Amino acid sequence: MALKELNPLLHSQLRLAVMSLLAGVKEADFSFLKEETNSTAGNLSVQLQKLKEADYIEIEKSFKNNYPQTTCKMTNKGLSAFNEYVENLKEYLVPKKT
Amino acid sequence: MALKELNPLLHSQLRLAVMSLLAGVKEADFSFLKEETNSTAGNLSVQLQKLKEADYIEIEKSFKNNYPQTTCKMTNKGLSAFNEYVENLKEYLVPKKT
DNA sequence: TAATTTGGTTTATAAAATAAACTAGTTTAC
DNA sequence: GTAAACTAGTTTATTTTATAAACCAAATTA
Repeated sequence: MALKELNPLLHSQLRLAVMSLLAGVKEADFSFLKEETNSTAGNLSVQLQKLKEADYIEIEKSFKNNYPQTTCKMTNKGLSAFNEYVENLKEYLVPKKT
Repeated sequence: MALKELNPLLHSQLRLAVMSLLAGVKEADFSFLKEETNSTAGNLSVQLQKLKEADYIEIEKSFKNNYPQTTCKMTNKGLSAFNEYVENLKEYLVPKKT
């Protein structure tokens, strides 16, 4: 069996990290994701929008202690895509003897 | 422990596939890699050069049945990088409960 | 000898990641 | 009360990467 395609939306270090984090916590705000991923705000902002456009995450905006707060959570669609990505990727990680 | 950086040279579907294949067979020619990865010749050629520049693979050129033949094999450096990449990536694939 | 095929490389274009600059408002220090 | 610094982002521009298209050289086939 040949190697499967890797979902390009998930095959990105930052987006994958975000999805991995959200898979664990089910809800996280922008600052948390920024710290955990060591990303810049600009990059994170862009990548979150892409995940949202794909309906892999939901983004809610509110205010907390007078400051704007952006909260993200993974959708069922996102979880499915993440799980499928992981399964496909595993094929790449364990070399096949031929 | 925060998520580790993923070696950008390996975090590419095609280059990762090539490395994965080479880790299994230790030597493979251009056509084999092209078929197994479903890549175009142009893309494969470019990515092999990048892996070579990083000393992750060696490229030998010869002739077989009158046709040019390009044979690739992974270096020790390449294998180390591949193994490290795999270890780092695993952190992304299993969500952490927090 | 004129296509067609093998086995690629090089160059050009499209897409993606990243960084820099900007927006909007808040808090702190004078 | 106002200037400086900070929070929490977004937008735009630049760089990098991936991909596709075009090309090359030789071999084979018709």
